[in-house]
Amino acid sequence: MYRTHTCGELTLKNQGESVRLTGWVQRVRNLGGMTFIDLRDRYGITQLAFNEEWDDSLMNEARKTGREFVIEAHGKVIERSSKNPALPTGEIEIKVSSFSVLNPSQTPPFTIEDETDGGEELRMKYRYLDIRRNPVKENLLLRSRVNLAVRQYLNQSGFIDIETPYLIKSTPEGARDFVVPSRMNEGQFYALPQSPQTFKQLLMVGGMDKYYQIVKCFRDEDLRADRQPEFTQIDCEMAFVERQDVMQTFEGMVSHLLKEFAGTESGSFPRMTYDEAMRLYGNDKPDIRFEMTFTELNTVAKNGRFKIFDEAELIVGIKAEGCANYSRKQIDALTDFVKRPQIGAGGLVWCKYNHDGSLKSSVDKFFDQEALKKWAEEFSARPGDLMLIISGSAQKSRKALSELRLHLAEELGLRDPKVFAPLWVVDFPLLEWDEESQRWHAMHHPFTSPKPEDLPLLDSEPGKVKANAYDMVLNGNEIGGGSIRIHHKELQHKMLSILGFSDEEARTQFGFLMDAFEYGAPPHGGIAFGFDRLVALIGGKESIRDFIAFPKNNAGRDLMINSPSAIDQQQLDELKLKLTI
RNA sequence: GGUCUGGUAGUUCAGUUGGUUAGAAUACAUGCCUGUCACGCAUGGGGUCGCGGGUUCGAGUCCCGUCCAGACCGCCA
Repeated sequence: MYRTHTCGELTLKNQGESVRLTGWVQRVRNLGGMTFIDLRDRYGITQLAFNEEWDDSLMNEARKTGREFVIEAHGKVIERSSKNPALPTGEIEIKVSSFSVLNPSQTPPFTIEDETDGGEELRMKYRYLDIRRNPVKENLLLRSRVNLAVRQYLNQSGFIDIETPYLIKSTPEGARDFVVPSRMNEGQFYALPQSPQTFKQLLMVGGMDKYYQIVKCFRDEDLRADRQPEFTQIDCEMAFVERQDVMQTFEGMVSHLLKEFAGTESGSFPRMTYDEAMRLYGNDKPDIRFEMTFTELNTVAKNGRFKIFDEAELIVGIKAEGCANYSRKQIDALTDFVKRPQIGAGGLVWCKYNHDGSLKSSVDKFFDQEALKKWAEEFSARPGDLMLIISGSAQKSRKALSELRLHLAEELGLRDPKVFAPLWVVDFPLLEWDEESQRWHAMHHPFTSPKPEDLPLLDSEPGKVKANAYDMVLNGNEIGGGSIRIHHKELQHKMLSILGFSDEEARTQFGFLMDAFEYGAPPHGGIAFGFDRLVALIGGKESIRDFIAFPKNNAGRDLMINSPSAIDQQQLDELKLKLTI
């Protein structure tokens, strides 16, 4: 036994006890006649005290230790003569009688402190040092606790954890697959799963009527701050359920997590249709921590004089309450924001409702007070409010305004990471038309069932068919999504054919699933949550990287182990692979 | 595939209009200091200004290319 206690647990109650501690040297304070060492492990910090009157040579040894040395110290717990109320262990210290260096350390490339001086790249390269820091350590602890709570909740609800394979088959639908060459099957490849979707459906056919798995998924697409090529899902599926049942179960789970880890009583989650979300927020994952919903002005803002509005498919705006005092400079900044190529709005029309009741807009040339008054009525604006309006094609205008809404809310401090506003978005379109490939795409995935009442439309107007699907949205992030699945062979086949699969392709790629549907497949549905993102949100952050022990950078590289990397010729030969670069 | 930002001491950064020996903080080393806890004080070492090319009497600074990192758009059923 190296240690009798951790560095976070000793208090005055332990006074007089002889203890053995291990940990890393956080800092050495050499005061001349005495020396203190802050000894750190994952539980906390305990001060080691050395005094020349107690043992001169031991003190001089202690001074030679540097940052991040791993040491073991033996001594007696004593009350401090000057206490530190900032530390849980601040009332005591260890009067060291012997200690040894278990392993010295180089000076770390960045400081191992809460507010480190290390940049992102350096922290990733030395991730094992970064993990010693409290903020990262706390995130990983939170992740572990949330993981456990999810398992306990689902276990209590009768779900069982079943592992599905990681080496599966590549399919063209959806994201790009990571592929793995098979040595024993020359010229053939496995794919890593983008999700265990078909396997969990087959588990339903297998009678395992409540399944879950906290599982790695893989997608070979470009990264973002909140997107990693390998990520973790809470993947769930239930048999003999309707939409309502799945939503209830998992609303319960997320409520439980928000209560347990964020102290938030969420009540029953609001539900919004996709159409509503798009109309009111321009976004299928609205942040409803604040209002600022869209107002459409088509009926009041087309007057035959202002060409841009007259020709627009949609004129839509938001009202920033109490922002009529925005300066020209501030409004220009908002205009620049929406005109950035990433957002692509042509411009921004503004209208201030002044405190004296007058209205001042950027389009005064075309609209008189009376007309602007009508706008204000549409917005339900009051004196002091600022109206911001975008026009153009419906889709682009909504998207641009949605970005502006979030940007403005950020600026106004309306996006408090400690406030949690979950909701369901339902009734997504089943299909969306892809201009590029000139075919229908499954908005969710090809196994999502249409809403039963829309089935007749499937042949005549596929674009109008709604999916029996649901997304859970938290603070402007999609944290989970699922659907009731297709469980009849005929419907599945039809769906694949609408998506452009030939009979042959459908059979080769999804024959196993459709075969299974012929052997008594129960009605079923499920949901999958992005675990990394969920934990990050609960932890109050947007970026998921600090909630993953060893994340990849924005080029998909692991800077610590420096992967991916080339493989040697022998490996290539075994796999019968020939590089063309 | 595209847009933008950045790369200067171990680290985080400053560096004016192109002009003498490239600075600060922190870290590190040495010395002093008996109650510190971001201890304090003094002294010191530490630079291929990402890399390559160009313009110029002269480039950390301007131009071109390239590499690396970050953010975003496309992409992510």
